[in-house]
Amino acid sequence: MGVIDKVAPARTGRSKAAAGDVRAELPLDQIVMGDCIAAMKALPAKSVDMIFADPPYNLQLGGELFRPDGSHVDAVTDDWDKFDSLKHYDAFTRAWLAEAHRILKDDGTIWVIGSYHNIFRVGVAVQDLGYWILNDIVWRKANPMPNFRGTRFTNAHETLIWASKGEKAKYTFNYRSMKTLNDEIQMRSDWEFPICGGQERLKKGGHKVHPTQKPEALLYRVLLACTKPGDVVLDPFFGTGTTGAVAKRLGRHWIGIEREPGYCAAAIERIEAALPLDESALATMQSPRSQPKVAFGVLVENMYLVPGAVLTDAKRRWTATVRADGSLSSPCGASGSIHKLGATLQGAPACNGWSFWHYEAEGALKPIDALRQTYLLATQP
Amino acid sequence: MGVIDKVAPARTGRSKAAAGDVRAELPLDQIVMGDCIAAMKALPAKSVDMIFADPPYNLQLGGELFRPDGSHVDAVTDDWDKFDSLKHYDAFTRAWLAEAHRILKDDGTIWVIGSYHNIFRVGVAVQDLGYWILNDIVWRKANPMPNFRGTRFTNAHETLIWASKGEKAKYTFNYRSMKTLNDEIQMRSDWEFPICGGQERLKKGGHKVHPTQKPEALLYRVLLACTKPGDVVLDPFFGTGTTGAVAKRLGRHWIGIEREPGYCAAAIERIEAALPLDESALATMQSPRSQPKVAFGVLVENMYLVPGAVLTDAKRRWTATVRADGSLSSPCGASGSIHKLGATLQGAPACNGWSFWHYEAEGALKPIDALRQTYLLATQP
DNA sequence: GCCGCTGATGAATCTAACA
DNA sequence: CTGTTAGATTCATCAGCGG
Repeated sequence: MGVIDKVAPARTGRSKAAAGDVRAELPLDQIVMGDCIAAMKALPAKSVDMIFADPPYNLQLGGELFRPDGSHVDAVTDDWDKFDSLKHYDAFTRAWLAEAHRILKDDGTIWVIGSYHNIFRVGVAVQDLGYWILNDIVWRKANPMPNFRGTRFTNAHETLIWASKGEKAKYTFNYRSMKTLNDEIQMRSDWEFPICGGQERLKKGGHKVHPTQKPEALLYRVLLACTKPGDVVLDPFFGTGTTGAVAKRLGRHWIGIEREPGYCAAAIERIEAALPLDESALATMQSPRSQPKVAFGVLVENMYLVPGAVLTDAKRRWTATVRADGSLSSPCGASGSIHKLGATLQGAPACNGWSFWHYEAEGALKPIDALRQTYLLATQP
Repeated sequence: MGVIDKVAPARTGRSKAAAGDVRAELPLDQIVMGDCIAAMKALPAKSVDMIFADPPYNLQLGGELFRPDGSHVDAVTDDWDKFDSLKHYDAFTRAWLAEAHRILKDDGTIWVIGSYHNIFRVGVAVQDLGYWILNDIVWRKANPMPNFRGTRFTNAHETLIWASKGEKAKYTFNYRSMKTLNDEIQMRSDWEFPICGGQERLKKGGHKVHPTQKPEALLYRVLLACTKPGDVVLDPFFGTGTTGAVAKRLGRHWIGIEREPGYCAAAIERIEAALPLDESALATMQSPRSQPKVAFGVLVENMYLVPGAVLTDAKRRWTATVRADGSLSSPCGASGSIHKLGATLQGAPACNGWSFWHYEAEGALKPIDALRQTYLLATQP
């Protein structure tokens, strides 16, 4: 881990790099010190699994302006008006978002956080560049700064945009982990966290090191939701390295880009002190989608259910008989797979046979999915 | 009150209309039936105090969607929500927002509601047209529709933009009213309301009249915050007249623009039936501060418990290890949420994990509920 | 009348693997 | 490329009904 000035330029002459090759070119677990867009240009295409970005949005607040390359503009001498500054902020936003699109793997996703000052411009750029928005997420601040002058509503939230590379693109979403994290209820699009303070807030000489340090809890949820252990996360506006610290804790690789040497130094010190969780703690609830599939017929072959056994739905409205090949037949003459027959009998477009069909055990009805779980426990190492 | 087809064209030849003159040209407490932009063009400049707009969201839905129980989701498939492209949507948005800017008094404000499908495009148009954003407001839905396929976060909120006519423009904000409405705490930028249902939801022949009817409580807060009695509120996408009904109850004048005759008829009937709120009804609209819920995962995210920590029941019969997503894993191989694993290990149908699981502190066992209480004390005002 | 159970429903960009 | 099949997936609220 460390700070580097420049990424080794990508070798040329390759018709198509293998995935391993691309990864070898990445400055894993390092900070690239320098201009955000220039540093991004040096990274290989389709190489990172997620990008988390907390771009500057102090434009118009302190009268600060940025050129498309992110460099600072002296507003007094340049005499720009508000519309010039919006235009240039848009150009800057599109430039780094376009590089991000190139660097992302096809099944990667991007997260961008902002406030009403900039998030609308970011959102339009995201859509115009072909990304496909999956959710907008609201970070509700448990303890926001009040509006001291009583002129507006307390500005008590920030907005995050989560997007895939395109409408049809695949992406990682650890649905079960999110549901578990939220006491077995689907995770919603509004998240409550305290603002970053206390021990977590980096300070030097009694002053905060970075004006907009994000809470680690926020990054924890983002990374847990949309990456897998070992994935690579890029943060092009690294600041004091919240993304890196959480990534290290969660067993993910990180790459930071940051212009200010002072922030880089604080980030390095902080990430070195972060302790990775051990492997058993990193295990998370798996979606049935990622578990090995068990065909219903396998349960019949292994005598978990005998051909001729009678199944019923939970309310005993229908019955069906198990046949030797793992299909079901109904007294009405219909037959098919557990899913198809369930759908046919209900007149529904689809049906999950595993939860629809039940068998009788000890006087109670149990879904046949319980048999599948028993089978999995008995056969999986 | 009634429906009219056309606004009388504004008289010309006046160098400058007095405020009273302009108001005389307004179709107060009436619905203008027709195209939104054409109808707006017929309204005089600088004549209304507030505009509330609920434009089409341009949802771009794919195929049919079914719930896990097989029932069909009645989605928004109306023609009025379909646009050829984002470019067309942007042109439409800029056209009506530009007219709105002309119609607004210099000290008036505009509110626009949307979702992530359209709100970023609306926000950019608002900024580009010279409006000055004062807040973005999040409507947190108490009872949103779940994500039935488990592919994203539950889309549980919508966003409103509140803007004045320009950076230096004056505007009305009833700070005291908002603070009173919120138990003497500054009103925040995130508001919780249930979606519109029950008796309030307009129905005809058992079916909803409008697919996206907004809750009156939402409009109530908007109008109470930013208008004074007697002010004029324009709603260019009137639908079934929620804005009109609430304006009438609060003693504000309203103007609606709506293209569909069916919606106009329903709105007229509804607004005629609207009565000023009595005190008890008012009380129900002031949402009491709800008891905050804390998920176990939140304690993990915020490091009240570290992944890898070992929990036990009060009699130390079972142990479990905390994992990164807030699930627990038992040495026997079972895993799940704090509630589920507690139930599994005891062979019970259910279990309150908060009182069942304990952690060791200062040599004694304490229920993890103690950590939850600590967290609540630290984060609640 | 109250309690509990059942069914319906809401602005939704809602699958993945294989033949 | 298309078509088919397996199989994964829901929370809060309200109306209606029966005990």
